[in-house]
Amino acid sequence: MAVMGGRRKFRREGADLRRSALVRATLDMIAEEGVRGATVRAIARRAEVTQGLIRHYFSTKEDLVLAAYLEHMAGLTEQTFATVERGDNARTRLAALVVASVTPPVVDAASVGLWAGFLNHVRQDERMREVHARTYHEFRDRLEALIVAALKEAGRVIGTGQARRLAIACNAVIDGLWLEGGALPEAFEAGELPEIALQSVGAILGLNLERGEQI
Amino acid sequence: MAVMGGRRKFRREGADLRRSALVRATLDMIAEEGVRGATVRAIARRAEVTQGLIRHYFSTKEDLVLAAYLEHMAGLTEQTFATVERGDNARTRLAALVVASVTPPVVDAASVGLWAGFLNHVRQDERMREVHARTYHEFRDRLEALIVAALKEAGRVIGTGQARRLAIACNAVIDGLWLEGGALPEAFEAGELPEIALQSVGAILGLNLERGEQI
DNA sequence: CGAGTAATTATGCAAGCGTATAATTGTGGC
DNA sequence: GCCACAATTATACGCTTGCATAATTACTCG
Repeated sequence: MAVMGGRRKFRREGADLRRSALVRATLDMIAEEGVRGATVRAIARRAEVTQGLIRHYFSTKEDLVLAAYLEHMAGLTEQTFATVERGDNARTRLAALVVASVTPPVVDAASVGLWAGFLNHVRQDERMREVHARTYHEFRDRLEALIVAALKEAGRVIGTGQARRLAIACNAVIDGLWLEGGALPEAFEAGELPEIALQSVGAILGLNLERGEQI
Repeated sequence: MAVMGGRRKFRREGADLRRSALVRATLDMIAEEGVRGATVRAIARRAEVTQGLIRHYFSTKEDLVLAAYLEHMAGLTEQTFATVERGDNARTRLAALVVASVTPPVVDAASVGLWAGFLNHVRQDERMREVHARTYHEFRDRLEALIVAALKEAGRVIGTGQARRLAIACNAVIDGLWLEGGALPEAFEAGELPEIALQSVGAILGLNLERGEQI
């Protein structure tokens, strides 16, 4: 007579599918329970898989976390730039980028929590530090290009040093608002963040980014 | 004959002294080893004390972490506003605040790491959330008062809504630069951050905060 | 349709975690 | 001086953690 409660049934998923499912489960766990709650066992449970399987795809937990970090940062950048393609001129595209950066789903408590949770790992893992720096510079460079284009459109040409400083400044406003909007949502009224972001970036650049004519 | 390696000698410190020593050890551990490395045992070792003592002063680890968070945030605000008192007019004091916010020791990898490490706890502990909100608003309110005063000095009077928006914006620039300067120090040249901060905040407010005459 | 094999589960281990509690010891008041 | 008591150490318990390894099973290819 067969023993009751046999070995659990499973399906073989493609390697890529399983890998990304595990990464997604990791992000969900960190977002919901914090880094502390994102144990190997909890991640496996969330992915509806036994914990041994994680070891089959990632030789160590740190590897899994690194993969998750990469995924999250790439997604963040992509989400932010998604709406930018639309827009007939540089000024409009810049405004769209600014608004997207301080609006859900980019601004989101879980997303900010995720970012903060990773920061400590970033400081201790060389590979993660590299991803961090790359993501930051990639965003800033694209922002800088957009700024230069928008200014040129307005008939103003600036040097590379000035462009760099403006990009750093605008990036800081955006990051600051993103952070605070995500970490302290109740401190802001609806629609307040985009408005402030457009006004501030506009003031820094000397451009009117809000609806209406250019200055 | 006495047994070798008897019970370890100790000194009785005052309660306040020990408490703050434990809090300091906690902050040091989180800063150096990340939240993960800040175990009760590691904290006790760092404070040159056995782990049981921690329980004597803090009934749970979460209590200790909360106390450490309070201490850190209070210290951050205090450090930032320390240099502001000097300065003969509001414009100068505002400029001093801006510079202090993006200069060591306020801008510091460990400090930012600490802040990020706490953020996840903040999201799950009601008491920490309260401290977080209070610290943020306290800083922003003082900044807002300084902004209003500096503008008034320049002969401009603004409404409360406008003051609020300007404070949020300036706070965002400062926070953004603080964060990036601490998390990615090598991405910025020496003295670059204060310069950018002054220019940006000045642009947002329509004030010249750098050395020289007002606009 | 029947191996072979990679994917998956199951089980176990040693270390570290936070917490509890009992045993000691330094110290201020009488 | 010594006594009472709080401060401190010592030890241990039950859980959880990440990681390892062996046993099984679902697919693939001939």
